Amino acid sequence: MPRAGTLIPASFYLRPVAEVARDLLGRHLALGPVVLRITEVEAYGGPADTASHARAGRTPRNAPMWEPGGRAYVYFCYGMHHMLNLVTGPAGRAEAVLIRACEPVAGLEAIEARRGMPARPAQLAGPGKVAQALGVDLAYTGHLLYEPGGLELRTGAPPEGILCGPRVGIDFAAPEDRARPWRFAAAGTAWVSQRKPLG
DNA sequence: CACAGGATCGTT
DNA sequence: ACGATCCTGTGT
Repeated sequence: MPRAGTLIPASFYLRPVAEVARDLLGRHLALGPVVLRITEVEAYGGPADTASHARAGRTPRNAPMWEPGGRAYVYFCYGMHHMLNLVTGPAGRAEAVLIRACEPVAGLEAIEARRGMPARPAQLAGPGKVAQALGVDLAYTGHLLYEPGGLELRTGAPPEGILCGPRVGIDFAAPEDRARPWRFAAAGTAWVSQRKPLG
């Protein structure tokens, strides 16, 4: 019984991206046998955010970002990693939240088989690891998260507290965008990035 | 059609 | 600190 809690409705996503990002902490991502509790995220803005894929305008890759919130935006990075984002806001805002780290709730066997190693805390910190654990790839870009079946966002235990800081891996962005504290992590869990801790 | 680079990860 | 590895966007 991997499913628990309730499916989160489309209206959840229709708010400013940083607000949705904070609210995503503690909620569950479910796909097949695997359920993950979200512990770390980053918010990415529309065209004005030079760290965001939306900075170059609409392209075939980022097309789901420009659609109404509540769907996945998945892209392939560095030739080997899939990155899972949840699109937020009304159509045209092109905002999304990158899922950076999770804590396993169900499907440990499937996770370890996919990752080829024990699912210790540090092993699910990082967006590439999250997508691999869930079994998400490019086929899921554009997928609606508020419809039953397939990849779903569901309710879960809220975090004890929220830590925030600057986003990771965006050295190419403008200084004001690099400084933006749009990385959020749940307090009180080991299932977050170890190398660049928040707090 | 060719090319440079990337919201990373695991090992050295 | 570096290499893996390929999709994507841009330019010719």
